[in-house]
Amino acid sequence: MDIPSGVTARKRISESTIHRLSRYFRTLSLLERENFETVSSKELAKREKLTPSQVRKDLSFFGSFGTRGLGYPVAELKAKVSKILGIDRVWRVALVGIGNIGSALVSYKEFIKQGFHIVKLFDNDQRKIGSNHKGIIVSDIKNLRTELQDDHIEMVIVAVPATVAQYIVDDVVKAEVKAILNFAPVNLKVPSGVHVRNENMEMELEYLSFAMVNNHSPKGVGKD
Amino acid sequence: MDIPSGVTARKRISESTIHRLSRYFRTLSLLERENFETVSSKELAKREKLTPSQVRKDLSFFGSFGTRGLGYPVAELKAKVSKILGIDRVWRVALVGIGNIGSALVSYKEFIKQGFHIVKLFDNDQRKIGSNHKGIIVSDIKNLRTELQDDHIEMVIVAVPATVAQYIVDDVVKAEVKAILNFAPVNLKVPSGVHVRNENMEMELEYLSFAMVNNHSPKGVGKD
DNA sequence: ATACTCATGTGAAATGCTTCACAATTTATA
DNA sequence: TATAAATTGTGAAGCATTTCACATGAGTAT
Repeated sequence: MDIPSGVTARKRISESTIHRLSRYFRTLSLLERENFETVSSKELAKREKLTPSQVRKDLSFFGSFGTRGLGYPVAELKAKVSKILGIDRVWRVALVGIGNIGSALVSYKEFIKQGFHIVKLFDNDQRKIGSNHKGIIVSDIKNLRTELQDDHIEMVIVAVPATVAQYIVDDVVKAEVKAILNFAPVNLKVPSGVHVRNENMEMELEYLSFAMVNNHSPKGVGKD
Repeated sequence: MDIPSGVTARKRISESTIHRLSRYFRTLSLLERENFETVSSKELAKREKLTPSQVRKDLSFFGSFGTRGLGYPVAELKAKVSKILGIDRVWRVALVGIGNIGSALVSYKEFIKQGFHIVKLFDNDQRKIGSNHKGIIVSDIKNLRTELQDDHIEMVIVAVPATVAQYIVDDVVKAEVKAILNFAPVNLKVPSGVHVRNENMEMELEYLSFAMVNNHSPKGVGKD
């Protein structure tokens, strides 16, 4: 088959597949540090609590990266996965809202590690505007649109209160930014073509709560 | 059918259904504040970008809460959903690791709103131990196990570096805590019966990145 | 060489999830 | 009271995702 990693592929890759690729990427980085030359779908599956066939199927959507009898070359596969995910480059990210969550995200190591560079900060609080966070001066949110454009920002993280999130996002959209990661607990409206993902931390606590109350055990992990 | 909310129900509720219940809960709270008496599956679906049948099917797993011709009574449905999710009560939560993320979570409003009360904090840093965060004195992580037990903690949020997360979790497990929300970028090992959910913030950025690079548009939203 | 083992890649089968379509029930209206 | 409109609850159909199973190829040992 041999699909040029994620460009021509037109078979609707599912959201879960993409999420699993993220997980593979992290595990491959780890395996690389542990000096593994190759890794089998079995080993990868074990580490991620998946089935080996799932791993193979996921990867096979994008090409054929392994060697029969041997497995996948770790470094190479990692490079391929990072290319598929589009993280084989740097993304210029702006963060709006320097509150509790926002401040935490500025120094969040995993973002940088994967090429997400927060290069602009915005807030509406006069006490914060002009202050320095990890080397970045906080801008006035009034200039959001123009500064996003002037600085060629490609992604925006929204970490403002629910009440103002939509206004912010309207501006972000006007600045032609096509990707938004939203931490505010609201459903944002954006025109088609703009991607929004919501980070909803209480959801996972709720899942735990549900699981406890209902004795809900995770799906049994099979063999191959 | 009439299943006594989530106790006898044995039909394997999918993870997505639970996550959607979380979303319904949030929207129902909003509708309540907007003084809606009732809401139709159509309206709920519109707000969540789902199909009305999806909404009805999700709810019908747990009983029959609506009235034909009218819709669902908002307040009542909200109460039912919160019971299903197990958030019609207070959960005693401990937070381990008062770093960037940890500090942000201590004051995270959405947790409290939904009954997740962070009542204990732990860290290993002498400068932090004994200090006061939002009225809670930070405990020494050395006493993790005993204090979790003495204080009847039911859930633990892990916000420590990847390198130490597993050690923390081993202790948490010894303290008989059955629910863990993990922010550390590692796959934790726990015995069966212990629930772990991972909060993986870079995953959503990666999804955005993938979507941008591949022109991946969200699945078309249908009507009913 | 030959046989044996390991492990990928992939159609086909199995399973799971979502949407359809409609009977049933309620409210509103004349 | 009859008719029309709204909307639920749910089997069945339609799709999507996961798992199975096996042909195929690579490495290893004798």
